[in-house]
Amino acid sequence: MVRGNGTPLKDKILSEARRVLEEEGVGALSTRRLAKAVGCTATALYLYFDNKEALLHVLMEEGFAKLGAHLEGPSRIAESLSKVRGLARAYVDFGLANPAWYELMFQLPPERLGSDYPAEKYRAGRRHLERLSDALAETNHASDPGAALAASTLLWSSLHGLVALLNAGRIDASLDRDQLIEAALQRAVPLVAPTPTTPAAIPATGSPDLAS
Amino acid sequence: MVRGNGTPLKDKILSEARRVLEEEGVGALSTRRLAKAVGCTATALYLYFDNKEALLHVLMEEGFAKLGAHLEGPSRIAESLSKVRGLARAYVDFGLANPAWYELMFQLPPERLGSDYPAEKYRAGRRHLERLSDALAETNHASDPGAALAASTLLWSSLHGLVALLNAGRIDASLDRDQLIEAALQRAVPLVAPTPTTPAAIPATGSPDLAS
DNA sequence: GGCGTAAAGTTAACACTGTCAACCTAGGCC
DNA sequence: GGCCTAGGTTGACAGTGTTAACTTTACGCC
Repeated sequence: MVRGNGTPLKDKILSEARRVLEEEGVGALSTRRLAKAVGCTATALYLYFDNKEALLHVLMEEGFAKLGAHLEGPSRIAESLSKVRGLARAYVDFGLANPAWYELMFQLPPERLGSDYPAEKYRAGRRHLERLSDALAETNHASDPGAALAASTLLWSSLHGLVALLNAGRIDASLDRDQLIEAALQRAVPLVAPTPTTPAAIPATGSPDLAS
Repeated sequence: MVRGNGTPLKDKILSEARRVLEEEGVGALSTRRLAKAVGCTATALYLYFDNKEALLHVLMEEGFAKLGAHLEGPSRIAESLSKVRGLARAYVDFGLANPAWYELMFQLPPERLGSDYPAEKYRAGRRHLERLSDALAETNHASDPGAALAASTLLWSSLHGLVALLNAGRIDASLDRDQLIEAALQRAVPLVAPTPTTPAAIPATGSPDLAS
């Protein structure tokens, strides 16, 4: 039955999936719902994807590509501080601006991600890490690459924690969001070029208090 | 119908829920399954809990209590470094040792957590933050409490990111897990007493490389 | 003793979910 | 004309959370 309305079914499914993901989050993605919205039966989905997980994998790859593009965006260049800091800032911005994509990419529990997710694509999903690592090695006078990977992983995990807790609404409301992010970057990003701060105690921001 | 076998139904449900949680993760918790395992119908669950979310809330509170107890454990005292560092270490240890509980407590997406989760309990679930904050304020010569909260939140988010990525298996396998954790603590915990490290570049650990 | 009531369950159903096996059907090709 | 395949559909299975209505048991009270 040629439903004939333009775009092929697979594309319609995917773009509907994107819409639902962005508007209602990954939890709202259901095969039957997508099928209904797109005007086909639920099983038609299996003509184009092995299963629901496979569909999620496609979206994940899209998300990683989006993130990759974002990390190369103009904002990073405009950032006059270190390259690492620009990347870190861009990463956090992406995560906060695209919470549903972020959850899909980095917060989906392994069981829902599927055991058969190819390890190669898993690594592809961490390409931002390589960027960070490269930028670190570059700035940091070529310490050995193993250490750069470790350092960038540490930086990544710190940024991830911030994004995750902020997106989940678990951060105390009395704290100013932007100042918190700024402070996190200042503390997390290895201080190579910027702010010759004393290695003093806590309040990493020069600003007196972060409480609103 | 007195099924009569000892413990009341509510307790049997809860302990079965704990078992499933620990053995198979939060995703494996289902009302019908719990009911079957416990020998009652699915609807009996609603005699003791408003809904599934309410059951999860009970477990969450249990988890927060467990975490609280763990943060006061002997390992923290034995830690000869700063109090803050001991707390941070204990937090990470708890998260890695109890991944399912950790997911339930800190990684459940808001939609599955339920919109009616009382804000008061939400704050109770962050009591570890208060501990961190207090310890920070104490060590850090009484800077204002707002800054201490901000600093401890930053520290928390950093630890959370580490735990989350490790538990999700998203950390590069070539990195040594223990060394990574150690390095994370060294970088994340505000350096007050220990290691008078220079504010140098990246490799926060003295050890040459983190790669295995 | 019999009655009322409340607690503690059950049965049956609804509306979802992901997924599979079997069927259909239109178009192209020999 | 007959066959094959791409692109679907129908119907079903097993699972999910949840509700309304019904039953059964026990207990207090007159």
